Amino acid sequence: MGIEERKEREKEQRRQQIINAAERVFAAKGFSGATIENIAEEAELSPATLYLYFKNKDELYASLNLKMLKVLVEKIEDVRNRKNLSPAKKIRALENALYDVYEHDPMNVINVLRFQSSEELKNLSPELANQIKDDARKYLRAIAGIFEDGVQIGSFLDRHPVAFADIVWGLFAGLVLWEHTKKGFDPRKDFLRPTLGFAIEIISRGIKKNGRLNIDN
Amino acid sequence: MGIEERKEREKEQRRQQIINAAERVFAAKGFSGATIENIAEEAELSPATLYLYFKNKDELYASLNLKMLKVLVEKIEDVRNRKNLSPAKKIRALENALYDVYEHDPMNVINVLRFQSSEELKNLSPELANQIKDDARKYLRAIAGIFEDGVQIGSFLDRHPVAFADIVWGLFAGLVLWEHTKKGFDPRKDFLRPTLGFAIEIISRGIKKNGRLNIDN
Amino acid sequence: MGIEERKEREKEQRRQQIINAAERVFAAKGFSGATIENIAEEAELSPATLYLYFKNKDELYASLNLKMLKVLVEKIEDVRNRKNLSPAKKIRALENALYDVYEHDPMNVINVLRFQSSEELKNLSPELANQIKDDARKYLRAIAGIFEDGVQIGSFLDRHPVAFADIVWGLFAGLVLWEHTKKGFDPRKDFLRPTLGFAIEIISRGIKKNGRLNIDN
Amino acid sequence: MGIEERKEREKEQRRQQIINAAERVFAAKGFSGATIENIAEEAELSPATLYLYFKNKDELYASLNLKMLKVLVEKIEDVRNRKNLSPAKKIRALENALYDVYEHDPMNVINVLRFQSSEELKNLSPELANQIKDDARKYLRAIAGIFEDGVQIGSFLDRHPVAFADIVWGLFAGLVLWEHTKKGFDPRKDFLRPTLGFAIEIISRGIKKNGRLNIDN
DNA sequence: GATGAATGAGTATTCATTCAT
DNA sequence: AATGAATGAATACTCATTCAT
Repeated sequence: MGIEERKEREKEQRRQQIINAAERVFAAKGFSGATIENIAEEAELSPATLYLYFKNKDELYASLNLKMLKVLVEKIEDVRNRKNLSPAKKIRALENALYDVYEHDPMNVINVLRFQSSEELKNLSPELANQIKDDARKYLRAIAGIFEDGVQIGSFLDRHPVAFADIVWGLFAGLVLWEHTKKGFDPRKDFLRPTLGFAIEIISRGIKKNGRLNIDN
Repeated sequence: MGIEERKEREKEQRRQQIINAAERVFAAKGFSGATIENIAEEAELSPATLYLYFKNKDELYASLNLKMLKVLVEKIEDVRNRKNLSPAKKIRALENALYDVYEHDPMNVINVLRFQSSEELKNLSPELANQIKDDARKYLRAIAGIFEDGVQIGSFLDRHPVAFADIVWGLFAGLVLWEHTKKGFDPRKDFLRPTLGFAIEIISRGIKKNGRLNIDN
Repeated sequence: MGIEERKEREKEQRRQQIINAAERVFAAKGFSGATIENIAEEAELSPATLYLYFKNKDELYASLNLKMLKVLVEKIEDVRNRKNLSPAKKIRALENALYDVYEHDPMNVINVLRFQSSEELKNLSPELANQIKDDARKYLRAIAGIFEDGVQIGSFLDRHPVAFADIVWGLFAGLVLWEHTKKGFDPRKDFLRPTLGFAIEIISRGIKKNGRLNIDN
Repeated sequence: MGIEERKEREKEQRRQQIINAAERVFAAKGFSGATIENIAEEAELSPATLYLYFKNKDELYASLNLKMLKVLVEKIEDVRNRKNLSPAKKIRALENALYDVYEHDPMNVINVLRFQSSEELKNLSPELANQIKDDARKYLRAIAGIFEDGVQIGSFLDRHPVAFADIVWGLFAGLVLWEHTKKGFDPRKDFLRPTLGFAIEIISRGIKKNGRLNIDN
């Protein structure tokens, strides 16, 4: 039994070894630019071995997605569950959660965002595609959940929480891609943090239903 | 001289013919999916001919970008120059300008956004890359300009107008990509319009420096 | 007009150049053993060029088939149309026709026979598959035609001519493959000619309806 | 000694288990279509295990040949040894023997015939190649033997019996492949039986040295 | 100016086979 | 004896790009 466990663990380690290599290579070269051979080399394995762990290039790529999405959902839900925070403070915490994920692996966030909005999802195995769809719904719901309380207690504008979630997520994705573009022009600067912070500040103010325009952070 | 002019005009027409074909094909198949042959076929020309007008596939693609960016900049500057509008109303008009561009050719907006934030810019000729950078700066400045007045007369939060512009542009880009992703899950629905509207509403409220939280649209 | 004709001719020549190379390579290595690169090399062209003239490996192979089948059908129909020959003599002439085709390019006859009876036909484009089916029916009918007269005038056994045709064709195919097997064991000897001759002699005798067992060759 | 014997027996059983699986898989997918993994799966063993019993894929395939050839030789020799049958009747019995083998496993007869006449024999180990050659000679001799008596007692045409054997075997092989081709065109029909019957009838008549053309079946 | 024809360079994927355990 | 895991080597096919005409 111990042996089986160890084997299982080793197998999982190999998967991670490949995923990590893939992360580095995809981040550096993008989806089309990265070749299976590149990734295999980075993982110090043969290309054929990769196919023992992933059905094809698409699924390997998608599994990176999945990994990031899972982390993201977890972080967002953590924020939501911090019972002692006011809705407004949770939004600030949400900002941090989003930024944390970005900071941890900026290139992959960028890749993942690009992948999600692409036609390339079509080649995935149904299971994997569904898992990604599910996780995408999950983080939408998680963000929406954060706004829900504020709406319910009447301190936020009276709109569907998913609309808030769409905006926050869209804002995050857009700023990440946009700042990345600008960084392409001048790679030394990274303004995402302050820009995201300002954006969330604006939103925090903008969604207040009543009261004066004094920010509460 | 008349002859040269005519030739010049004809040459420009051919360029447009190719760009239009490329727009349709890229929109339908994405960058990697579209082949030069596809585009040539759509343009009713031979593949070799395309290379008389564009140095390579990347530059052809980039020129679509440029075309859209020019339209965009123009529209935004139009908004800015409407002297009789209050800053707050200009922001609402900006929302319409952005949406107009999207509505006119959604797939290309999506492609262009994706292209801009990608590594693929690296293959461009320096001139073209610079032109794109310039135009990107231009529309950033244009958006910023709209906020500038509001900041100066003290009705908007006291931040650098480019920060506002980043946020608006990032929001637009993010929502386009994000809604497109969701449409991938359920292609019948297009929530971009109302979501974008709500987002601009929030921002309009959020950036007001003083005064009560009554929207001014 | 002359130019177009020349181009057409040149194009046809390229096709032949490829087909000839393919014939040599397939003959030497069989279908699975031969690679597109081998054939391209033999044709002194690049692999990519082959794909300008043939959709894929299967179709290239199939077109060799087609070429041989056409020659075969022609020869058999020639025999049938020799109005001054008695049915019995036509069968002898048929034997020669079959052997001629084999002698001209034994390896390809062998390959073609093997291909026809294989699953690999399934990958063909419908048009090509149909053309092959049609030609196969044609040579069956052609052989059958030779027997038909003898059956009608009552000098051959009273069976459906297609049955005779099946037997002659099966015999030919079987002996070709079988002798080839034996040659594999001892490549210097080629007994096909006498064995085929004896077989046709037996059949000629065996299908006579009445009369003594004196052969009529 | 008893233990060794048992081990030997078990080993032989494993071999059979693999051969049986291989038969099913090769029959269903052909030689190139079948993978070692397919066969291993069917045999409920791991691919690596197959290599304990067979040197490589070719040898495994060849051993199917061998199995079928052994059955065939046995059946033919049984026919030859039925002392109470006239030569002519033996030929009819030979027809049944051939058809029996085909009927028992048509796809494998087809595969084996194709294999035998191919270049693929070249990869075999010398021992196996020799065994196949030997068995091929054996069934040729066996068939020849059936004709030999008829030749000796002067009732058949005065030719070398191997020539008769070649013809019968070639006819069988050719009809099997040819009918299989036609079945490819219309998979519901199987004319092998009647066609083979008619062919043997013709041969029976055709090889009679003297006497009238009355069939003796 | 336009293009038909040719190709170099690239790449995902497969599979028979090996070998440490 | 059995096998899970690993891989070397192979190969059909694609496509952006070039260039003689």
